[in-house]
Amino acid sequence: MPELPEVEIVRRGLEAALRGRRIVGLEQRRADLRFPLPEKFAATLIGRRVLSVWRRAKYLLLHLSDGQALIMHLGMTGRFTVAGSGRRGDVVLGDTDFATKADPAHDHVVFHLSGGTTVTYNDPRRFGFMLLAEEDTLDRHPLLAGLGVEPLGETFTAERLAKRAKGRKTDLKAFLLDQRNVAGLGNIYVCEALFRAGLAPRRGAATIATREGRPTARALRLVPEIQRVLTEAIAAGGSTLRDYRKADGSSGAYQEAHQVYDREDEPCRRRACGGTIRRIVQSGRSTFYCPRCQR
DNA sequence: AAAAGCCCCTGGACGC
DNA sequence: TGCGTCCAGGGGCTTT
Repeated sequence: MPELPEVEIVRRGLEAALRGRRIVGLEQRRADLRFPLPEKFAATLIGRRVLSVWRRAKYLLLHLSDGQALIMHLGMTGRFTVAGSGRRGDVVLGDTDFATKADPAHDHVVFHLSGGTTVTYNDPRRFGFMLLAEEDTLDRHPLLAGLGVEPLGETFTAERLAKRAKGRKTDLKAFLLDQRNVAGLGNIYVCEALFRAGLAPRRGAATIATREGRPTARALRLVPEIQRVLTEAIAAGGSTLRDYRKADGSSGAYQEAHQVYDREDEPCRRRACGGTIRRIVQSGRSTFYCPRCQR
């Protein structure tokens, strides 16, 4: 599933394809994705212009003319394909499989834009969703209001994270995965950031918390590693595991830089470590880590 | 309030 | 080849 870097790359691709264009038609091929599609979905969207495409955590936010916003989430397997006018081939944004072509049976929503561009949303598992909201109520939207700090924003600091971790009874891994604490991290990048920071995933979240009003050395180490892993992933075009491809349709390359994720029983890549990557399950999800490097 | 399960859904990988 | 089992990048919702 797409995490922050992948969603950000989708955002950029959508903005390039949609910005300034008008939605002139919309095909809704089923009543629901994860949630029922909004009533009057097509009627609300048709005729509006796309002013910009934003991202908050793993959500995509289309700002439309006349104060309307479209909230979208890719879930695990959502992807967009951009086709049309002046392009040599289709541009695939987000979750694709290694097969270039998505199964058209899972093409759920098709946007027709002015200028002849078509944007098709495909999502086999249908964990993704689309919702409408008034632009000026977005901050208060129930799905967005509780989200934590953007890890690539200036307000993401060791002080803030350490304060947030104070008194928590949960594992550090689960704490970082919780979107209310840090918005946009997923299973891959949490594992990768913890490895880079040398922190064991099972250690208690409170062990990075503020002590005597100051963030611990662990928090000071962790925050820049989170930022670095996300920034590098965006620069590399996101991770490709089963089904993610970057904007030009080629595979993202970041999985080649994974130090731990999906590397169970393989040697630790840190020089002179000699350890073996382990897989454990935390709150029902796989965690990969190096027991030697991460304490 | 916070933490831990459960569930939504399809498809790919693997073992037999 | 076919079938059963397990697993998957998310997150909302319910229960403890």
